[in-house]
Amino acid sequence: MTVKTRFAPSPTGFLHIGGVRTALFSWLYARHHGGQFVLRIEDTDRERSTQAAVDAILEAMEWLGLHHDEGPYYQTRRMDRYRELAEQLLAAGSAYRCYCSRDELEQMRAAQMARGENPRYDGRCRGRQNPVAGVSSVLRFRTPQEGVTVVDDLVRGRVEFRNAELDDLVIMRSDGTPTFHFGVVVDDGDTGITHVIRGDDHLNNTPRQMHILDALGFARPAYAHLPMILGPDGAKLSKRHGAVNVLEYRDAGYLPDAMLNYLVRLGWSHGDQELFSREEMIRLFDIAAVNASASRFDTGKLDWINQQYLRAGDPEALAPGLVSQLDRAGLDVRRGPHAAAVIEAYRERATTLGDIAASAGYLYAEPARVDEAAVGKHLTAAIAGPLRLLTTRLAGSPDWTREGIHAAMAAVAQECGIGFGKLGQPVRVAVTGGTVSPPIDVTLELLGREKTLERLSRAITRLP
RNA sequence: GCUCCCUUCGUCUAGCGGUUAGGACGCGGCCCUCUCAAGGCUGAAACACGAGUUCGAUUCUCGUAGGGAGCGCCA
Repeated sequence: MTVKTRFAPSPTGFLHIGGVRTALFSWLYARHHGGQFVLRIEDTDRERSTQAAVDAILEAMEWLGLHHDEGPYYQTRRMDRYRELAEQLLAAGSAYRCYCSRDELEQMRAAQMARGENPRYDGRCRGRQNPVAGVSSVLRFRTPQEGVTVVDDLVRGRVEFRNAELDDLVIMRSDGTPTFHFGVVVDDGDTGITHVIRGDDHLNNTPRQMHILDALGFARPAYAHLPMILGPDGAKLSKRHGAVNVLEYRDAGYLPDAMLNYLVRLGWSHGDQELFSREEMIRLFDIAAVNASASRFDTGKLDWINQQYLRAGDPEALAPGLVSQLDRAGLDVRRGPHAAAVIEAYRERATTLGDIAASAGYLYAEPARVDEAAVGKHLTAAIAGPLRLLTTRLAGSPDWTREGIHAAMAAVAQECGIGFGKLGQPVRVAVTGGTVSPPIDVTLELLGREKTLERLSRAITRLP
């Protein structure tokens, strides 16, 4: 049997972190087993579904490289199929029409809660023979009322549900559209999904879906319910925890592989290994090694992983990403060094491409802000001599390489009887406006002779 | 309220009856050093609680507590 998994987001908003992790695990499982990965858009909620959300989901999946082999399927395009199977269930007696009003149902639930019971539909329309005139009906599934339904979950093990706890859920709305449970079951059945990998918020829904699957004659897929991803404070992940939309991480300069690497370790592990390439993830991923407990989305580790990828990546391949970050910061890459060179110089001291753009701006334009305290401390009258000498030497040096620059600086420092650092830091402040940058020789090489001499000279004229 | 799920350092986790409870991020210290990083060494830091099973429980069982999810004509 060929493994077939699916990711089925509803387009009611952007793709969030938790959804991505679910998509990743489904994708990994399919890839690991040489199977198929299906993308399905669950857009039966016409009120809340938007094309913009669909686009955002597709864009995020593309960015992350979580490519699907089939789909995307759209539930709104399969309405005839749902109606067909609903009719089939109705004819077989597995479903029945319910004419209860929303008010009536609400009162019923309130009464049940007051009695300390599990609020659920009491089946009052189960035996109804005739339609109620003038009242639109919904279709309810006739859930078995006795017995136990067992879910052999791949991550949680055996979970039992007493059918008596379950109620007759609505499968077709009064407007003739299918509800979530019905759409899921029909689509999973029709597309031959073998493994349903989803968030554990669906664990309680599973026995109901299994019953519908049975009634429709579809084989039951295997289930794996993934633990939730919570916010850093242990509460449900939401906007107030900061960025939960994956695309925001792309925009901040995180790398897709780093994102995947971070997410795969939330709930899954392979011994002590922390870093996994895509290929390794696929090769090593094992649903049996997935954790049952919820984890927190804490970006500290993400930052570290992102830097690992930044440091290990090919600068040329990473360059376009930095260029877009520079654009975002209003900087023109043509007015400074090649992006790949900047990445090489900065990647040991940055966590994201966004960080690099933020700290390397002086290479493309005048320093955005000058650290006055640093100026006061390092650009003193005493440094005038060494700085003048250095300016002269750099102006006359035959080439413009870090080695040549370093030699010139070392010579000037020695001739002036000061340590390298006593010269390096003033130069750094003069050309970058701050106290932090890559090694000063590398910094100057990147900056270029013209800008370096210009900024050095200007700093000298401003010395006290 | 009812049903279901979960519980190892602050965080992510290893562990699958006997370990000085391991690793990683973060944090502290030292080293290296032109700044910041990176790197090396090093330190602090956890089995929620209570019973039971067992020669022996972090590990198995049951409670308790805490957390989460579900209980819609939302998905």
